[in-house]
Amino acid sequence: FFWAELSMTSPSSTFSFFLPERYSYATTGISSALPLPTAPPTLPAPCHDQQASAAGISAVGSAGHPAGYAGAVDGGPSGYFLPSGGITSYLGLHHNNGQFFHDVAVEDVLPNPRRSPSTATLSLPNLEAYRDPSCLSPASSLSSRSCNSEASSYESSFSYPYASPQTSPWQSPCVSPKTTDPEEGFPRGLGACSLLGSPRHSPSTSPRTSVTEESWLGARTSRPSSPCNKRKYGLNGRQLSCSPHASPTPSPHSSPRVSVTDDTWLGNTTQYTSSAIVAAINALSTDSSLDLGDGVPVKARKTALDHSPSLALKVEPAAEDLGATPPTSDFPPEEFPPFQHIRKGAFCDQYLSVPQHPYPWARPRSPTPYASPSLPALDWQLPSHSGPYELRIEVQPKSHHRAHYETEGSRGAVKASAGGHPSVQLHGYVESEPLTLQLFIGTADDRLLRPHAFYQVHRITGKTVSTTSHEAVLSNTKVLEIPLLPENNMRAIIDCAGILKLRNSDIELRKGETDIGRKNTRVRLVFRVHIPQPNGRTLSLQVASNPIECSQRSAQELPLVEKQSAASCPVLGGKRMVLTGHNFLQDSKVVFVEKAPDGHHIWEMEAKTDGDLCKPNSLVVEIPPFRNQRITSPVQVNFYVCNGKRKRSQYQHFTYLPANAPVIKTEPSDDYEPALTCGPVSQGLNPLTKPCYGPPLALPPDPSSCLVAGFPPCPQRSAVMSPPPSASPKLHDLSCAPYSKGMAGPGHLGLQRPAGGVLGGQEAPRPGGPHPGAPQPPPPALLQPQVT
DNA sequence: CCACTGGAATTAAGG
DNA sequence: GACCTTAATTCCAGT
Repeated sequence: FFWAELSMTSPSSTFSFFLPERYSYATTGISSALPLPTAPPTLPAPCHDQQASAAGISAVGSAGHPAGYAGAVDGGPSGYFLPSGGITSYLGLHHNNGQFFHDVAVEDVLPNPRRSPSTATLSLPNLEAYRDPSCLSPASSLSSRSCNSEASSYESSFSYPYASPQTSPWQSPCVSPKTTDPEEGFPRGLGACSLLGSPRHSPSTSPRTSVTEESWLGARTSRPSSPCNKRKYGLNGRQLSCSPHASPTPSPHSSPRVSVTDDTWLGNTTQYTSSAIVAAINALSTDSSLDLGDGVPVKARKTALDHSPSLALKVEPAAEDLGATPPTSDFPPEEFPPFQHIRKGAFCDQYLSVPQHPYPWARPRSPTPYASPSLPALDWQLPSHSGPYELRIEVQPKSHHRAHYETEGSRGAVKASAGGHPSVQLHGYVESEPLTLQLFIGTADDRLLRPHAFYQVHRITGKTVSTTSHEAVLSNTKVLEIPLLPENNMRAIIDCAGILKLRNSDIELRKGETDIGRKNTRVRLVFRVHIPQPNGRTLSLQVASNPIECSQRSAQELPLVEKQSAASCPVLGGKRMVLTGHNFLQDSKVVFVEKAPDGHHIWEMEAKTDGDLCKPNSLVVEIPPFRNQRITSPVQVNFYVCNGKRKRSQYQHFTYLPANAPVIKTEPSDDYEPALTCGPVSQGLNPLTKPCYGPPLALPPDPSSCLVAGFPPCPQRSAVMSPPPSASPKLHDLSCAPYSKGMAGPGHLGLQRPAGGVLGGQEAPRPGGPHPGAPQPPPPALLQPQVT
């Protein structure tokens, strides 16, 4: 299996990326791809690789780090990036994978030589494969996670085997070097393609085609049942990915994304030597096709077929898929009858072929020489500001945006709550070179931010769209590249980004995927910009939007809290707090909850609400007194708005402050203090908002790692860094949500955290109960741990 | 004619 | 394994 998968996988993944045609050159560029259009190669290419490395990162990175890409520019670099070179051929890739780190590290800094175009090409084989595995029963497939979509994917691909959990995330090899985009002239992105450089990128953008199909779907299997099982929430979420924890250890968990399964799997994989891997790969690659078929569930296939057509039609853009590695590719033609062929044909031809022809152009156009360094993998956590620069979301997107399925037409671009569209601006940049703003759909749970496996950004075009954009795929993640022009003050209005929902069953089947899609319907828009520095390095900044609920239902029924007039209050309570959001009813209830690290509810108190003042978009509540009036340090709790048994908002964070008088200083032991939460206990969880930052993990010394600059939010870091102590599987992390909201529910910890990202902190309390996986609400076990 | 939408019927997943 | 509830997907139809 394994091998098979690999083969498949790898190829696919690799290939998955498709660039849009336009890109093509770029693509070609792949190798070269510079991010900036104009710009010379300075920019590094993005590398997902890094991610891949990431894992390593932690390890590696930390260690040495090379430069990472880090966010920090300066910094050094950490190892994150892969050298482009590494990326190059796919073989190389694989190998790299294995070795990854080293290479990476080493290279990193160097700009690599570009990957040869070939690189791109080669790859073709595809990475996707892993997904295919889907076919396999999920369960069975232990396959690694590699797949996960994200950036990792690459990694996966490559790493796959290797990837130890740790690695995984980071690893993503991808890094794409983006090239510039000749076409548009604007700078291109970075990245995307990187790794792959897959030739494929679809230019298209076509919406539908999009990723999904390819990538994800690829195989689309029908819903596999099984997978679910496996995943059911229980696992760790894949998300873990980054989590620091993961890193080091092998524990399954460790790798962030990886789910347990994966991990496990990985573990094994890891073991394989690179050579072996290579061999395997080769073998596989050759016939990758074989496998696919098998696993695919009937439905899936069917589905695939169905879609196929579209693809076929759409193909053009299809390319976009990018990454998606669509199953198609993976599957052998045989497997899928007509469509497949079609698809494949189409795709492949187009895309794949692209390389052939394309390449030519590509090269011409973007010769990018160097590969860019790699850019940080998409699941790396990056700071939003560093030195004089700050990437800021000037206008946040609406909290609800119904995503569309491939089977539907587009549901339009994400809008701002006040009308208009979200906007992002890079402050502090005074150069005349335009840059490329990358946008992808990220998770919104309390775990570290990473590409969302079930949603992809969807490029919107048309007369109503004023912002030009390109679509690229990085490791199974579609990335929209939008020009940031000095003449516009480095500000971009995001009116070209819609959200595509991938079928849960398709994604869950992917080999490496550990997250579950059910109830995992919240996302964040993640923006990145890579700023070339004088020293040749690239500073990468990232900022994520407020969470966006993408399901139809919730948008209509679930209460949603967008803002709260108070974030904290003395334990006495009594103060009024105004909640702003949606779907508030006269009889909406607001419940404050204190959760133990394990997720159990230690305390619940319904707050008084003023029905007269209740409006659909605002609710006034009286903050209830905390159960323990003697706390000596702030205690973090949560509250949610409830419109009925199963209609609860996400948990919101709230902090109770000690009454002035410090009364007793009892030991902390008393109750569980929330504080703890933040602290150790939760550790993983985390907490809350702020806390996250620094402290948490202790990380590492290596600043360079991503962080660089500023600070990175904890979470990330953690992720990046090494795992925290806890490491337990659970990890979870830190999650502090970047934004305010998210807290994570502690409870879930590991356990809980089901794979699904859902759970994550913010998550709402699930009505039914806790997350699926975990029982969140379990009984109050209570204190249990209290700190022990 | 097509991109959006809002709604809602169907179909899955979970209990 | 039937039945029920809720979530996910697919369809429809109006703008």
